Amino acid sequence: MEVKLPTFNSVFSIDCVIFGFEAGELKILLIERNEEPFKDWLALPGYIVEQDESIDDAAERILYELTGLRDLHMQQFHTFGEVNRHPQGRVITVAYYALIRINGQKEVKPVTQYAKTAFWHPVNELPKLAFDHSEIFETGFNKIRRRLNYQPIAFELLPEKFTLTQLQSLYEAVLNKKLDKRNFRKKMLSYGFLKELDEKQKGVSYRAAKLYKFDRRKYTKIFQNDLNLDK
Amino acid sequence: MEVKLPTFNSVFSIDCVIFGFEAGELKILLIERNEEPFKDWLALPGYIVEQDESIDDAAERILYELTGLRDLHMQQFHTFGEVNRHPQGRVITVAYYALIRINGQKEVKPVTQYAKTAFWHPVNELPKLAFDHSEIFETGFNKIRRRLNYQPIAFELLPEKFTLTQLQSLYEAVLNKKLDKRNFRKKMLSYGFLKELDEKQKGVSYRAAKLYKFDRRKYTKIFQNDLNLDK
DNA sequence: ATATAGTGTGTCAAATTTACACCATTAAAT
DNA sequence: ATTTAATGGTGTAAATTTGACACACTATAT
Repeated sequence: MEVKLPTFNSVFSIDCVIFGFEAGELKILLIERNEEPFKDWLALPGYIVEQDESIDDAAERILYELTGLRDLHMQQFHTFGEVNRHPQGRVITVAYYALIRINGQKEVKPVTQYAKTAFWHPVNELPKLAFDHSEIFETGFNKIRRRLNYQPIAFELLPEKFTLTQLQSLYEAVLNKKLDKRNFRKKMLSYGFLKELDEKQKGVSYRAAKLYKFDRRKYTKIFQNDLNLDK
Repeated sequence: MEVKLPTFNSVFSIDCVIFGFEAGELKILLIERNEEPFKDWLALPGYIVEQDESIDDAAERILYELTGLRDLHMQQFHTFGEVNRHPQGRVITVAYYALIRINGQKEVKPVTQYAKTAFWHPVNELPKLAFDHSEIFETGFNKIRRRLNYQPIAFELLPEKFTLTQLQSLYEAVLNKKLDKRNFRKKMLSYGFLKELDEKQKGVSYRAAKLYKFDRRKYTKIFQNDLNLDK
């Protein structure tokens, strides 16, 4: 009655494109591989999915092992399944992205032997990466560029409290173009999901800017309408 | 030197959500399964990827075997990787969609034993499907709904020559809302990628409508600008 | 006090979107 | 020949959104 599934020497893996924003620059996390193939190459954090874990769980685990980062909201964006993308066999990889606040203090450091180091690298001037990771990165970057306009991804990259100028400079980094300050502010504030705080920027040697918070509650309300009713 | 990949009893599969448009209704292709598990259930066309074929190639092959359809432009949209989504083992499935002109004459008929029949079914009132196929369908439907606005997917569903009313009714079916006739026409024509033909609809018992063609050349030009320069 | 660096603000023109109704054409029915 | 039924095809005005554009204010450092 039961038909057995064929046994293949096939493996699923996960690769992660983790974006961060620091000093006005968009960056991603890279690791230095400590294993063949592509030993010593730079690569996206990625590894093999276990038999008994879902790909979403695997994405979280693998990212943790290679970078020490936990509890990111990982989002699948594409699956790469060319026959020869891995030199040692058939490996299909599901690519995820995540967005993270880079804190100066929070160190990224591999927990396993598979990676020697993990570090942030600006998305401009990326070096050649192992496997097809350059292509995976490009695909992921295009996705978030698109999604920036209809998903609240910007706020995951910024600190909880941020200035409008910081927000704008993030948009400019992702979209790779200059935006008009007055129009940008007008529009962002018009959405109504930014909460102005009674607090100002500190530690700057010029007029301190107002701080804002992202109000996810309100955002969700607006966004749901957009999805369900579409006006 | 070479590290061997682990051997898992893991399998990749492909599942297809094939959209068609007929009689003003949006439909998808379903098959009736002829194999355990879920024998006799309705399901999306789907099967297992071979060792030596890319997932894109597999998608085309599998669709052909299960429905007799060839040369569709299949587009990957999501990968489903829950541990227990397949009762017999670990199967990760990459889901694809495609859009097709339903021709009365072009029959859909399985070429293999795995499916008993293949047929079109309206997307409204879909029955319960095998595995997690209902979820896969929903995800795919949401994708094309989104993409309708910035990809030329409508024209793959219509005959080569179509009327503006047909185009509008397709938009209405996908977006599930009424559109204003005058505004819709004005906007569509303003893009400049519709070519008006010297031909009219035939066989209707009322005033025949002008026929149009989609001009992919022009569309591409417009679309490229949108992507690269973003105005 | 003054130099510096970034903050915060308004208006007008242009473009886009929305709402809205009726006559024209054709084939079929009478 | 006339009528009926069904859909085709068209324009305008108001509202909204977008885009371009420049300068005075404020906090700090020297």
